[in-house]
Amino acid sequence: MRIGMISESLEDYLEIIYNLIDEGNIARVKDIAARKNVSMSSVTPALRRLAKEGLIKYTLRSDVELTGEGKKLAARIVDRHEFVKHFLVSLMKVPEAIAERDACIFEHYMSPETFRRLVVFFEFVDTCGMDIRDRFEQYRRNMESTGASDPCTSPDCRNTEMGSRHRRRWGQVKTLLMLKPGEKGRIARIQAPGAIRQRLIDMGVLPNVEIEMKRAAPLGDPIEIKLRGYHLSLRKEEAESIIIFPAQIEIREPDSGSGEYYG
Amino acid sequence: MRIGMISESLEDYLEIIYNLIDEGNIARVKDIAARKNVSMSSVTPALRRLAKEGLIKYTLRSDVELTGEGKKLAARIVDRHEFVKHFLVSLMKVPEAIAERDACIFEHYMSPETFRRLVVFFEFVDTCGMDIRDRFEQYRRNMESTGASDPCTSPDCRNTEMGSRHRRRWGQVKTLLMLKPGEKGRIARIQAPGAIRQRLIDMGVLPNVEIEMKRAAPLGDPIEIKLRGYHLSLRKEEAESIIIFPAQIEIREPDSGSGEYYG
DNA sequence: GCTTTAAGTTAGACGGATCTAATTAGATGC
DNA sequence: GCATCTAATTAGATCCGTCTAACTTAAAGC
Ligand SMILES: [Mn+2]
Ligand SMILES: [Mn+2]
Ligand SMILES: [Mn+2]
Ligand SMILES: [Mn+2]
Repeated sequence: MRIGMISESLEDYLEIIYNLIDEGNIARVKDIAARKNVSMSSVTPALRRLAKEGLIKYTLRSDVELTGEGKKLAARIVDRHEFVKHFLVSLMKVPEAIAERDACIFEHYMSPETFRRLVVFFEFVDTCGMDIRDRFEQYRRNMESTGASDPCTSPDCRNTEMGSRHRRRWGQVKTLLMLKPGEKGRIARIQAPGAIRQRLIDMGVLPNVEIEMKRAAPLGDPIEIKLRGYHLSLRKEEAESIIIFPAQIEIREPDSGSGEYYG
Repeated sequence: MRIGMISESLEDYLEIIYNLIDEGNIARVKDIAARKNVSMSSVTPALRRLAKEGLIKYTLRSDVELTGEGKKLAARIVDRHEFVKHFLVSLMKVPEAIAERDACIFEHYMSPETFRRLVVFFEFVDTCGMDIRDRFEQYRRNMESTGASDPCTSPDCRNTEMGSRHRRRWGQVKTLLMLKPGEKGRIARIQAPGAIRQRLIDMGVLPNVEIEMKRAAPLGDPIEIKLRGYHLSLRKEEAESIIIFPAQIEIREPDSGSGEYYG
């Protein structure tokens, strides 16, 4: 349990009581039980614990009231719940039901520092004038339709073998266009749809292949690269759609070399 | 506990075992206990539970090994831990130690959907060519130095009274510049430093004040607004730095009207 | 090979959070 | 005013995760 605080479970009870009252109902054991999906006989001891912490006023068989302290804590939890949910739904486009679940857990554990920064970031996104929401949505859709099936790039990739190169590295991501002449990288994904994507694949631009930036023409177009020993010329948009794995972190040799890997 | 999965505590044991082995050590009870900050006698039953789940190979008094299943689950947790931490540190600028703590909790609870989207968003930030990292950092710094003390805007504001207008609403945030002629809003913060900030404050542009956009000149500058009954003319940059509370959500009347509020 | 010591386990306890089954208190009906 | 019904509580159990204290094992010293 979080030191100096009440447990996640108790916080949820408090949140439910707050919401019930806020909605104009009275907070009865039965309704609390229903919302938390527990039996009534679990609610009674929970109320006792909350009362012991001075967060509610509880007398046997009468409806529950929040104390000043209780209101404050409950409001704080609800506040976080609503923010996180809104963040996930409106910006990250997480499905509502899932965002609801995630929010109702993060609300208990997120540090004030992280919370504050997410709030500021959220505000930044809307006020910086860069249209981040729409641009991201476009990127995401594109990614879902093109890159979702790439092995080891999907977040649910599990072919992580210990000591091998199979764990992902989370350094800053780059596009091929960002590499300096002479700089090398390993391809993570191609973030481009349809014809461009196909053309690149035909030229051998595939995940896990090593690629080297040779030079860019004065205006940044075309770009000369080296790949599997060949030299190729790419247009700027093409280079921009090739995502490179972050390479800052040293990769250790796998105990038993197994050919294909990434990292 | 998360349905069909092991508890947070067990996942942490698994993660610790993984890390110990990954670092070239052997996973001994003593070291596991030290990392998890529990007594050795707490580790033994935990190992038994992990063994029962088929995640480790455990024989009394000999060092612990991960099974294939165990490695996969552990790597998944470590993967998430590292991503979340990196996200918080490198983008949100959460202090390392705090990000570490947050990450080591979210790793257990974040839904795959949320995780996947955060990963994509992280990639988007670096590859969209909009320089989001630097711009956000500038915004954040600015906010910390100017707006951090605004009551009720700071995430740790607790003067949330139930049934009153004191809970924050998390709709999309706007700047004054984004309001259409005739549209009203309530000021949340001034996101501007130094002289500009002072000038606005002197004119009565303060948090919680209602403000109305009257009209903008053809090129967006100057802008005419109404505030406390006065008409004022602002420059574009000034209007851009005035953050307006989201107003989409209906606010209910407080039971006992108390003058100052926001929402 | 005996002794010492460190590592690991077991025994026994506790608090939190849940359950089912049994009981009690109040409100409702008539 | 008593019978009935529903809401709430209590009793008693279980599992998890932790603790301290006592014990056992095995390695290290000599
Ligand atoms: Mn919750
Ligand atoms: Mn919640
Ligand atoms: Mn953890
Ligand atoms: Mn962790």
